[in-house]
Amino acid sequence: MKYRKTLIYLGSLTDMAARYNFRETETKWQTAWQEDAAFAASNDRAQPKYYVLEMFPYPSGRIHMGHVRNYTMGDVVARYRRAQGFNVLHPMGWDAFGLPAENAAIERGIHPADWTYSNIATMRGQLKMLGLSLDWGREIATCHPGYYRHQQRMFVEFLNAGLVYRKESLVNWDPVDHTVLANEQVIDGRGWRSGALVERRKLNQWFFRITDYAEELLTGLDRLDRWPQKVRLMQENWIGRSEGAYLDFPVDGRSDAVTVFTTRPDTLFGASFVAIATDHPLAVELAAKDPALASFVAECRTMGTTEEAIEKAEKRGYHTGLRARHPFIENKTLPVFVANFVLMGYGTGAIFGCPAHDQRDLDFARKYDLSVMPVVIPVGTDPTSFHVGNEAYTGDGRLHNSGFLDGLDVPAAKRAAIARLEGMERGKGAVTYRLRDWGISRQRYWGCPIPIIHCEACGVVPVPVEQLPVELPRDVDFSTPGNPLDRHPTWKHVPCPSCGAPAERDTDTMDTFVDSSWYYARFCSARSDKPVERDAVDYWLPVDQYIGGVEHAILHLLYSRFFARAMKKVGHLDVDEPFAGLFTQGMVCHETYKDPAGKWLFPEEVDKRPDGSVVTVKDGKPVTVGRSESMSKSKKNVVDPETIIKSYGADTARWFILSDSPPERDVEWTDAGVEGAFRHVNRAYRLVEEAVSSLPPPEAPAPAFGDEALALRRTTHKTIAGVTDDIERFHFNRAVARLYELTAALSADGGGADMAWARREGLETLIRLSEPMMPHLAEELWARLGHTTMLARSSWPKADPDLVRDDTVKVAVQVNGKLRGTIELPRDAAQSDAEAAALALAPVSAALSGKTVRKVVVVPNRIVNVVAG
RNA sequence: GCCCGCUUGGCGGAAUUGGUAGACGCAGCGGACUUAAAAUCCGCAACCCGCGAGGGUGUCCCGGUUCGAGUCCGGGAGCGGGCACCA
Repeated sequence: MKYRKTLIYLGSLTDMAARYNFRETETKWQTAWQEDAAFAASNDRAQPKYYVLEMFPYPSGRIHMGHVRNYTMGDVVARYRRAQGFNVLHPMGWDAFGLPAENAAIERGIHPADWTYSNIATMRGQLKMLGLSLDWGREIATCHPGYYRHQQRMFVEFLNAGLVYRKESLVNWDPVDHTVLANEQVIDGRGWRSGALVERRKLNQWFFRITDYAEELLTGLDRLDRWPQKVRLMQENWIGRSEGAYLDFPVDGRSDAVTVFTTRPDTLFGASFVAIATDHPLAVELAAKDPALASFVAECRTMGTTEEAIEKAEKRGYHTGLRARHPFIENKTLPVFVANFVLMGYGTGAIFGCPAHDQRDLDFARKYDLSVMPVVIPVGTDPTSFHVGNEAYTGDGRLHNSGFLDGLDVPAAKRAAIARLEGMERGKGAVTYRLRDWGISRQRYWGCPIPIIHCEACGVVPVPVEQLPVELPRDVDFSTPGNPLDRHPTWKHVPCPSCGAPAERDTDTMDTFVDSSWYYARFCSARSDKPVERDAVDYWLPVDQYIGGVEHAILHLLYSRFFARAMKKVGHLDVDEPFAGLFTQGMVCHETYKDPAGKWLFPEEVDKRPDGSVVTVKDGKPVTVGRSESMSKSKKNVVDPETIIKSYGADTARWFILSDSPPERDVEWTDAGVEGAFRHVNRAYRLVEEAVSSLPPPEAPAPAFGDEALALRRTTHKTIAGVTDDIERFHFNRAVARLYELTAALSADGGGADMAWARREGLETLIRLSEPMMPHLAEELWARLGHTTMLARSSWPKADPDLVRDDTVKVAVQVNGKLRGTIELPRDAAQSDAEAAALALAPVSAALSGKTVRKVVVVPNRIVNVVAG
């Protein structure tokens, strides 16, 4: 119903021959590009390269508008750089492993591989309809053994290089589905599918030592000057560096000490307790002998892990009865608590509490009636009158009641405290990070098998490289919950590569983030029998422009940055930063619709009547229009790209998605906007069709130009300069606006030979500059203007500086900052001339009547401001 | 709670980075073409007062710097994003 108007319009044409037939034309040029291999990256390493990459899609079934936006922007960059003479690499692939394929298998009985490859076929076809200038010869799918075998090889190489290790760690275990859940799959403490209460279970898991690179990943951010500041900040916060110290609290009656981490060693004299996490080794040991502590620990564990639960959770502790000795104060001991707010995963899982200067410690101290002694006094405050109520003081100040630290400011006190601790061998300055090592084991089928064999005699044995890939077995059974690889009758049983005795494969697969952490490198030599060819990656990497959604600002981009360094360590490449430039695009949004029963409706299920009312197409019931939100299947506010392409053509879809909204911001998809873009496509076509017979041939010598022709040429060359600059700066919406203006300027007809020449120049420029956005129409019109070389292989125009700068300028004239008129002056006119011309303006003298001119500010070619009073 | 971003006509957004606010598009209005409609083309259009010439106001709010502020500074409001018992 939605595209009724257009379809009828197209169907009822009598002058079809003169009308732009986008269907035929788009197919024609897509075929021509393919036959010409116009977008295959060259192997000529002497040429300057440009690597444009968009985040590759997950093959979920069909492409959505987010893909259209992402890949259109990448294509604009690719086509623009190609026209500038760069050897462009612009590849496409599929992030093809992942849970949805297994869910399809469970729900619909389709094998994950079949489901995935069929989706890839559909989506590849859809992407091809968009006319993207991709080098399809380098297509990869991460679920293909030809890809993941290299990933397995690198896993082994990383293992040998000490970048991979195995340890027991806690996971979210769904006892009904017999599976491990990601944190996002735990909703209110229950499994998202089964609804069962999730247990914390210890499993042996593989980890990548990303924390080895914490400092480098942090400092490296400073050099990523073509990344959005926002993303760099998010990564910085995620890595979460903090400087402080480790220090030991010997425990009375025990031989070992509790080691704590603190960022505030300066506040040690204000310490009033020591607290350890519920899963701290000491707590575990004590709980084994103390049932009350054991039940306290158990109680803490049942507490939700949601943000809200944490927010509301009260600080609770269990007094162990142990006393820890203060490092600086002779004979002073502190009570040792097991506390619910201390995390085993950060620092050492133990803290000392200084209630006066830490809010959590203060809350805890108030509850358990511990002493609160301020030791940092704000400058200018009398120490005797400074008290801490219910708000801890975390600001700067002078140390007080702190022995050898007294009188120092906070930074100096930190240094002094650490120096003393180190001197006593009771502690040591240290840096910790929030970043944890990357656990990659997943108890799933549809992922890259971890190439490890567990042998009773030899232990953990990597699969020898010549035996890779460890392929996924095809005959798997999804009828019972859990990991099909683990249940498979034969797959995991193999002889140990080192002793030959019966052994078992690791039945875990890798986190799918591993797959996407190096695909950019694989594209450089996509068919190599090694993970990468060194000369190829040395030439192509880093990616010059990476484009994708901001939702990957942290994990994917951080993991990729780590992976590049890991690959460098084992000799596969020589860059640290895989993505030199990053652009994060906004989302595609659409209004939402609900019927009277409150059920979501697809846009094509609603009809907008001329009177402004909105009703259901089916039975005319009133529809509630909701605010525009990111397109999502659950709210049905989606528009299918294929429908749009079939109704309006790919060029219209591409043009529309680039116009109006700046690329980094969300764009609102509207039918009216699409129709506006469609109008433009047809107008451009008509413009050229109507003009072509009156134009001089291509490359005709330039005649002498009259004023009118010169003015048109100025517009043309200003557009070249403007659009070039806009594309460079990712201001595609402004580039589109400028092309609209040029189109309007070219609409006037008449004039002599000079106008005809200028019009050809203008039309060719319009076509040339529009090609990145609407390549099919541009190729078509280029050919109609008599060119025999493909536009895709022709170069970007250069603006003539003499035509970009005007001879005369319009200068605004203000009196006391208020606009009173404008004057036309020769460019770079003398200041005195500008001043005289300004003062001669009638509105200026009117505004000046009864006032004395105090001074005249002249900004050449811009403004004259007469200051009077 | 901490960190970051944004706020401009009816709507999406421009504004050469301190120099004529509102380019361009959408929606709207008026006109041309048409028997009529669609399509197309031309024009109008921030708001208020005024028949008009014109005048006044205006970029979330308050204040400041400046000859001049959407743009810089200080304070505040609203919306959005990231992180979060991180010691």
